[in-house]
Order: sequence, then C-alpha cells, then structure tokens
Amino acid sequence: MARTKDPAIRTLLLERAAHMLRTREPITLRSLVAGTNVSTMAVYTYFGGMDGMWKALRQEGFTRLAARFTTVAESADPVRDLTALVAAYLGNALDHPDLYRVMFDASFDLEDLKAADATLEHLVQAVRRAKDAERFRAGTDPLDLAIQSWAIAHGLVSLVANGPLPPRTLDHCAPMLAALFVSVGDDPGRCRSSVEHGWKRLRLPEDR
Amino acid sequence: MARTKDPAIRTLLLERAAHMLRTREPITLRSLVAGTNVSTMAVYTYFGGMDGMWKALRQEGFTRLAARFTTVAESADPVRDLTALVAAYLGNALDHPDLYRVMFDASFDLEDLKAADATLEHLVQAVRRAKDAERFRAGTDPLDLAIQSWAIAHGLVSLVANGPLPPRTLDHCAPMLAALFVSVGDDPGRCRSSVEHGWKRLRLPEDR
DNA sequence: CCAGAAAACATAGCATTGCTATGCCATGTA
DNA sequence: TACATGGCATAGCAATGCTATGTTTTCTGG
Repeated sequence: MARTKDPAIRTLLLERAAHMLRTREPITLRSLVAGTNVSTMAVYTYFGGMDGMWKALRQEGFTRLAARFTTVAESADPVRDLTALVAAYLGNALDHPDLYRVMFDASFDLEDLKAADATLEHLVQAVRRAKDAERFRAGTDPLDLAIQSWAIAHGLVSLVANGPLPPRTLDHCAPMLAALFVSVGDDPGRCRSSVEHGWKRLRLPEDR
Repeated sequence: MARTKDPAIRTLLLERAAHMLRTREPITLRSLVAGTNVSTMAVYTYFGGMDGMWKALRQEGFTRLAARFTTVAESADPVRDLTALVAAYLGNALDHPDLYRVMFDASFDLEDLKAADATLEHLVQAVRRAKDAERFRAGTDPLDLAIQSWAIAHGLVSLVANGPLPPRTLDHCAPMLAALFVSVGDDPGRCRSSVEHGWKRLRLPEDR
C-alpha cells in the first residue's frame, strides 16, 4: 500500500550518533545525516525529531547495559554476583561515559523509566538470591537494597563522568558495597571476600 | 578612563536566570534579557557569552550550598553533624532541583572544581572531627569518607532529581550513611542515634 | 575644566539550529 | 495496471548564539 521503512537506516543513524558521541563531535540534525545518503527528513520519519533520536539513544544505552549484565555469570556466591553486577555497571559507564551522561540527562519519560527499571531488576534478582541464601537478614527488602547499590554506583560514576572527581574514585565502590551488605546482615569476613571476588571483574582505565 | 561595569546588572541577570530555571522557562540569550532594559550585549560584557552565564550560575549554586552548610550548627556529636550536613545537601538539592542539575551538568572546568572542593571540605572537616572524637578508626582517611558520603547523597539525589526514582527514595540516605559510618568503626548503637538526630534536619516535600 | 580615550552599550546582521511545508517517487494493493 | 499511501528530498521558516560596527558614557591627564 505504501513504501515501508527500512530499519537499517534507523540503526545506521543510532550507531552514527553513538559514534559521534564517543568522538565528541557535536550532534546536530544536519551533522548527523551528513556523510550518509539519507536526508534530514529521515530523522523525522524514524524518530519524530531530534528529541526522539536522543530518547532512542538513551534506550540504546540501557539496552547495552542490560546486555552487559547478562554477561555476568551466576555463581554459587550471590553477594559476589551482586558486586559483579555493580562492577559491570561501572565498567559500562566507563566504556561509554558520554552515552551514560545522555542516559541520565534530563527529560526522563515513562519509557525511559521502564528501561531503567528493567536494568534495576537485575540487581533486585541478585539481592533476592542473596537473601534466599541467608546472606542478608530476612527483613531485607530486595528492591530497597538494589536501589541503594544503584545509588552508590551511580553517585560515584556520575561524579567521575561529569568531571569533579578522578577515575580512581571508583575504588570507593567496593568498600561502600561491603559496608552496605554488612549492614543488612552479611558476615563481615565473608562479605569482604565476596565483594573482592566480584569486584575483580571491573577493569579500570589506565589513565587515572 | 572608561565606563565601569555595574555589578547590579550581573546579579540581576543571575537572579533572573535562577528564577527562569525554577519556573521552567527556557533560558535563551534573548529571553534572559527580555523585560529587563539591558540588551543582549550585557550577557557578553558580564559573562562573555551564554556559556559563561551558565558557569556563573553553577558557581551561584555552589555558593548557595556552602551558605546552607554554614547554617548547620556544630554540636557535641560530630557524626550527627556530618549527617546533618548531608541532610542539608539533600535539602538544598530538593529546594533547587534545576539549579542542582545545572551544577552537575557537563563541562566542569577548573573553577567549578574549586567550588565543588570548597563544599566538599565542609564534609571533610566534619569527618575529621568525628575521627578526633574517636568515633571512626584511626586509619580512616577523612577525604575518602567525605567523598563516600558525598557519593551517596549525590547518587540518591540525582536519581531523584532526574526522574527515575521518586522523592521518598531519599529515605535510604540515613541507613546508607549509618552503614558507612559503622564500617569505619563507629559503634552501631551510637551511630544509629547520631544519624537519626542529624537526619531530622531534612524536611522532605509533601508531594512524594 | 575640558578634550580624549576606553569600555559599556545598542543595533543589526551573520551562520547554524531544529523543524515544517510542499512536491516527488517508490511500492504494495486492488 | 492504475492508484493511493507513505517514505524521501528540497527549500525555507523562526529562533538561537554570536559578532561586527557604531554610539554613548565616564574616568583620566593636562
């Protein structure tokens, strides 16, 4: 009945946007389509405008984060796994700092919230497993502890990604997580070991 | 030898910008000077451009934060005071959420860093007093613990101010701080009491 | 007291931004 | 095979930040 959209163009634009974000090129409507052989109108047919493009890019960021979370294998030690998830969170943010900034920029709408919730759910599950393994007290709310872990990770990484603090600041994450886990009932000795093992998954950049 | 700048114009523009930020009006070069009887050039003579204006606004934000910190009276309980400082931090961010967003937006330069360091120093001093009072272990680095407290506050408040999480999320701050303080040696019972007393200073908005 | 100069200030115009109006063309359907 | 629908290209719009240029004001040196 009519011409159909080509999804390849959508991903082409998104990848180009992500690339320009990495290379610190300013992303404008015209600079985005320059070089490609699509016109500015493509941005409107596929995203409804630049705002929609930024939103799609934000979604892409959460998708990548979720993908990275799935690479964290489940072990017999759920506290280790939880720490590893947080380490993966930091690693993802460090690998794509500009994308991370975009993800938590202004204008969080309902769809973004769902994406954020989906990634948060990974943490919730890990907390739940730790609670089932009786590492955490029975009264512990998995969602609460997941949010607290998230807040620690996000607080550190956003202070680092936005400039105020140097990358080595992220080393504070492990002891902070350990303090948090101990406060909800984990044995200090075991906790330290679990966090250390989980934390090893994070590879920090050299230039810090 | 020449005409001199009128500092009143500078503060007029800054206050107007802060007001427009609160009322969610888009701040553009022309909209900023509209209504006032200064021309667009004033923005360039006083700030060197819109970027400079945003930077000045960021500085203003840190100044307000520092002013709020000074309202936190020193008591005999340094852990309580430290908690009260963090509560003041959250309160300030909640009172001026848009200004807070601007403060931690992109483009942190050296001057912004100094302003941030100055406010961080308040926390460092509080930690130092707590350490002197032997609430924290001797090996505790005041700067480290201050940064960790900052990260908790910033993580929570930025997740709230940017949308993903509801305001009541900030309630997590007190237990997180307590967990952190206990992890560096404070007695759990005393810590809980101190944090509770310091936390009371925060007045959360009703609509949460 | 008064020229002169330097800096604040006003006006106008520039390139660039995101967006929309308009027409063309490809493609799936009847 | 005709046609209508929606993707696509072009051109142009208002608004943005900024700069060039002239005017006015005010401090200074003689």
